Amino acid sequence: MTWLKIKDAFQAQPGQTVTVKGWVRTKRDSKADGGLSFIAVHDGTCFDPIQAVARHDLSNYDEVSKLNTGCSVEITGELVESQGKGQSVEIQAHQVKVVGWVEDPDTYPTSNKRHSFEYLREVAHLRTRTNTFGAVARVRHALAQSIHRYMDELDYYWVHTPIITGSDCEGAGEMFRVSTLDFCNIPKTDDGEVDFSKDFFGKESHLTVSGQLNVETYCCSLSRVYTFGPTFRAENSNTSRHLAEFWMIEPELAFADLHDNIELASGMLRACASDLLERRIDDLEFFDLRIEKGIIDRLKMIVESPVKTITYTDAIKILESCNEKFDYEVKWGSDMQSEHERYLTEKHFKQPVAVINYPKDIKAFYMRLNDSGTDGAPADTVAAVDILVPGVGELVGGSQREERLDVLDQRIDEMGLIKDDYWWYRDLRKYGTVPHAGYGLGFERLIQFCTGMQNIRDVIPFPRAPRQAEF
RNA sequence: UCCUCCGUAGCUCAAUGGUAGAGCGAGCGGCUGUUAACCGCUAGGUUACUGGUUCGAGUCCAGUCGGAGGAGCCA
Repeated sequence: MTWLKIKDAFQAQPGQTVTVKGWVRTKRDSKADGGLSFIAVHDGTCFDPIQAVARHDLSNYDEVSKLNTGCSVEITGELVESQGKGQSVEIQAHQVKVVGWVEDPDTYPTSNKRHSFEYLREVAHLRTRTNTFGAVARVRHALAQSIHRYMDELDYYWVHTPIITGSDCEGAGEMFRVSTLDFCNIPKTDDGEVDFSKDFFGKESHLTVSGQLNVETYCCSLSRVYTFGPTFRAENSNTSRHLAEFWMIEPELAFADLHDNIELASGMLRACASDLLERRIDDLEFFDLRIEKGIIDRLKMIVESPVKTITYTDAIKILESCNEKFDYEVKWGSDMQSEHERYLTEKHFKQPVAVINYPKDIKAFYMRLNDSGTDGAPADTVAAVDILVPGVGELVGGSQREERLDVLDQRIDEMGLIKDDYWWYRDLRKYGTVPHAGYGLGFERLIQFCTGMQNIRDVIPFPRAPRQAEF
């Protein structure tokens, strides 16, 4: 006898005999008709658990009456239209097989009770049994699929850039060291430095902070590429928007400028929102009801309206002329603070905003120096873009890349970097250079944006953050 | 890393420096085609850790560890 996923059981014709397998979410007993139990069973295939009705005449009813939240069961019975409210169909159980008991119901970590997200983080191996974390897992999967599908349809190739990097020049933050040296017996050179030539790779190596420099090489030959994988930052960041290990999508497009870049990002957000509304409306309704009201309307807004683009200079003018009181000064030439970004996207525009053409001094060396007058930009700006979204802040960071070798070299010098470290990156500008652009989209921040989950540690299965590497 | 707040039952939280409490969850019983069920009873505690002040510390002080929110860094 084959068994059904619960999502398929909900779609099956009443009258047929079905088997489902899963975990008990709740059980309620009744003494009516000589005794019966209502067992809600979930298997992760959809938001709603299915209700099974077990009567007292089952041979193992004494066992059934001892079932708790968390027990695993296999239930066979007739699918019928429900007599009660709250569900369309239910299973009249002919057989309830207990597959696994809960050892001590009194201390079962995810008992049938409200739990705080902080507590559930401490039991990350069991929190997926709650409706919130089940929904997050399904939405996370759906978003990943949407991104791959969207890129594939536009003929972008997924490039698997390395996790371990020997280049010390990715320039996006503190790195985790990768080494097989014996901590208690570190080899030293004659002048007392650590001798990395004795290390596994024969040189210093780290976990990647970005696949961008690597993927640019594929861009300059395959035209349209992207990375989608984990990245690592060893910064001591303790916020609800940062992780030490997070996933990032980094598209890179050749023969393209900043506006092509924004169009791609805008389309990606639209595809994600549209797919989610179509494929995971059950989970979205839960997020809308219990996590953040209005999340469905927000996603509909993403589908309908394109991302609004403004220049950094205009953004500063808006911030200077508004009546909002900020803790930090608004000044052309300094980076916008979180409070400024939030004001722009949440209060002023009330939608995603792409801010472009930032002062060069606050941005990375590889961002293309604007020709004076581009989009009305002053000369000392670069073709960078940050896409800000309500609730999350910075979701996307990108730029048109500097394709002119002389300008690139000048920028490397200005920033006190070492040209030789970038030898292969510079080669791309020597041999058939092309205008190109790309961006990084934080996958967990996208999930936060689409679900309303406030803490980034609750949208990744096993969060890695300072002092957090359990599981 | 900085600022602020917090750490008491399985969980969420109370408790003027003077006997350790409730709700939920759990166990038992009652009631009911139930669905955040309801009613009754029962069990459940090294008050994060270390030290100090005091006749007496969950409460005050110092340190350590852990957590949350905000900031910086960024995605």
